[in-house]
Amino acid sequence: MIVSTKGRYALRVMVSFAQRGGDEYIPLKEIAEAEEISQKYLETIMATLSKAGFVDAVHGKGGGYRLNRKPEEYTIGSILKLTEGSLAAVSCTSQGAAACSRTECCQAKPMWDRLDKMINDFFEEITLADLLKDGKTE
Amino acid sequence: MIVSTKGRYALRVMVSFAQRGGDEYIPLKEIAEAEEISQKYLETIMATLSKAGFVDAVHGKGGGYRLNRKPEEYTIGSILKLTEGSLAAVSCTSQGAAACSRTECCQAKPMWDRLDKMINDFFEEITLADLLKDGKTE
DNA sequence: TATATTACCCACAGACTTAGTAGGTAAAAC
DNA sequence: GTTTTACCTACTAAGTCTGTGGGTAATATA
Repeated sequence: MIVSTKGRYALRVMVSFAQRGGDEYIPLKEIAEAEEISQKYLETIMATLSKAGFVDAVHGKGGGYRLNRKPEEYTIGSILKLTEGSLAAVSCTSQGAAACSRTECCQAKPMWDRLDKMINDFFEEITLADLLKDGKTE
Repeated sequence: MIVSTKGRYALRVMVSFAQRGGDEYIPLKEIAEAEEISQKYLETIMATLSKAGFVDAVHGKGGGYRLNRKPEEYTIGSILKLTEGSLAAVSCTSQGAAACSRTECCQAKPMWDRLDKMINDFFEEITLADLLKDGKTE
């Protein structure tokens, strides 16, 4: 499996923000309930999104989180890379040459590289806005 | 990560068999040494390949393992699916609808399905024979 | 028959990752 | 100064990954 719960939750939450639209801040508690995600777990995910500048956050009453760009300006790839750390399909390709001492003679390396590129391109070509559409048309 | 050490070892070993060609049986010990893979660990991998009929195995002196088809008749997909169990990128898509109760309203589901199909097609279109070529041309 | 060589089988184990939980502190609004 | 919110650190239970240990069964050879 390449995408864990953490990444999928992050996506769902971002989609949820995009669907609501508007400039209001939405408290974490509300999102967690709407999406049926553990509030505590979601905290760590929102912290990641917030630190990376994917969402704005304000404290106190009336505060919460909101998107700071238009949905079409978030690629799925950027969200998943942030929350998953990497989208590499095999460890050989994810941390440079160090992870595998056989890179020089490995028959499969070109294949893994092509796969990584394919997956990367796939996610970079889809934006939050596309996901909103997907749900409606199917 | 989608492909673990187990699947990559299986691929390397199958490539190794294909490279040697010929009809002789090659003992596990020899393959393990040539590929620098733990002999014990490789045992479990070869057992999987043997049980699924991907290789022939004979006991005793002069015995070992060998391919029972031509390299172009093994798709990478079939080898990886066997050793990894599944190539699903997310758990939602791997075990039917049961894994995710939100399939009905999940905006991302069509995307995951497309990704799964893309990865599946990718691996089904490559055979062991292609990997042999890859190594030479690069 | 005895011995060496090989595959095959079952159980265990340490390290790591995943998916959370617990319990607080800091900032902002009212 | 109280409530509401984000933010922070540490812990944990369960599962997976990558093996290891200790055998048994089959086959060839002397």
